[in-house]
Amino acid sequence: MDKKEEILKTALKLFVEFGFHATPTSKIAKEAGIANGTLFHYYKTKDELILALYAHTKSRLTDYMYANASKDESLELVFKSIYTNTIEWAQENKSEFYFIQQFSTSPFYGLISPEEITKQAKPHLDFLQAGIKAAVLKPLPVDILYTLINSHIAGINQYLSSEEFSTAKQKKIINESFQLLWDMIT
Amino acid sequence: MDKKEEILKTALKLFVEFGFHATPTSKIAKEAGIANGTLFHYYKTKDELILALYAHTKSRLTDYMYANASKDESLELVFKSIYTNTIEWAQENKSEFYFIQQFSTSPFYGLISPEEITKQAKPHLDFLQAGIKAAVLKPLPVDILYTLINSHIAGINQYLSSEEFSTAKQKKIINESFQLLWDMIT
DNA sequence: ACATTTGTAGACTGATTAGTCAATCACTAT
DNA sequence: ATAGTGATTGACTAATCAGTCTACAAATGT
Repeated sequence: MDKKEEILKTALKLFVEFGFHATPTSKIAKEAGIANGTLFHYYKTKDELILALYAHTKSRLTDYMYANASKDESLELVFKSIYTNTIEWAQENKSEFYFIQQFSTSPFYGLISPEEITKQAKPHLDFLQAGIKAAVLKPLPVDILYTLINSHIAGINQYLSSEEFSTAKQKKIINESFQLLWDMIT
Repeated sequence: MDKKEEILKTALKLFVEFGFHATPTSKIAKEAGIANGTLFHYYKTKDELILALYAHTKSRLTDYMYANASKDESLELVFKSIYTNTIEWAQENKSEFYFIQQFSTSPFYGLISPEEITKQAKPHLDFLQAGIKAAVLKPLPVDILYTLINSHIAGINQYLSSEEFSTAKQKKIINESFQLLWDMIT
């Protein structure tokens, strides 16, 4: 009966369905089964709730991305694991992934400090930098690499969400698209 | 003194800066220098205004994409022209491009009929299909191809917007990133 | 047992919002 | 001229919203 969690869950669902503008806090509270005032007890303002939801969701994704990434394997295998994990998470948590994108291309994104953004991207950039240094990845500016990979994943995810694929077919698409990406950056 | 145009221009600016939720019609009217009622004379509802703005902006982009595309040249050159045009337009019309993305990852996008979306994508898909048939592009599902290209462009654009590059440097980035994309899909 | 904090409720408020409406105004065609 | 049409205005309304407040309940520490 974690109300804080319940608020986030409900807010996510409603924001994705109706957007920030058309989701009153009263509706969130009602649908979460709590009183209006309780919501504001946990989140001082609606903006704070939105920001907390983003941070929470983003961190869930990041955690999942790096799961099972044993350091023993080759850079390609580690990279592929991150790639696969990300798309799998996005497919199994479509609302969450959609919310991240919705948030990122909204003025709310501007409320996050540049330091926070840099901090978020740091581990990914370090990983790519190591790949470049090891002469596995092309010596491109690491920011381009990062952006291209992110966009690629967003694209594949959009494609996978556009139709219903069998698990096998989905795996095949992920493998093939990974190969396209890998060939592009190595 | 085209008020309809003026409303769209102002709405775009405000939506990008504050978001749909935090941009009242009254503010749009005020900043456009017209009366409240005049806005509703041209657009029956706020939603209608938002949809009209999207259609208008998207069509401006599409027009620009295919500008100067002489049929005489090789598929690669035509494709590169479209690629370059798109990024150039996005860079010269940052707010407009951002708005398109903001709209596309918002619940408003759901208000557009599937037919309309299909219709929008049709020329692009046809072009790619021709490339596959001519054995220039890889025989991938055309939807994947389309999505990957779109995402790639979105990514490069994001990168170009993240810093200030000289025109020369920008051109270099566009050329190099085009090569990455081209190699990936051929 | 008691005191202090923390959680929960829901009625309430002041501000804001999308959209209306009745009244002019500008323009065109006859 | 005159009638008719659409453009323009801004005050107005009914509804809605984010956030407050007071009161009570549950938990926690001493």
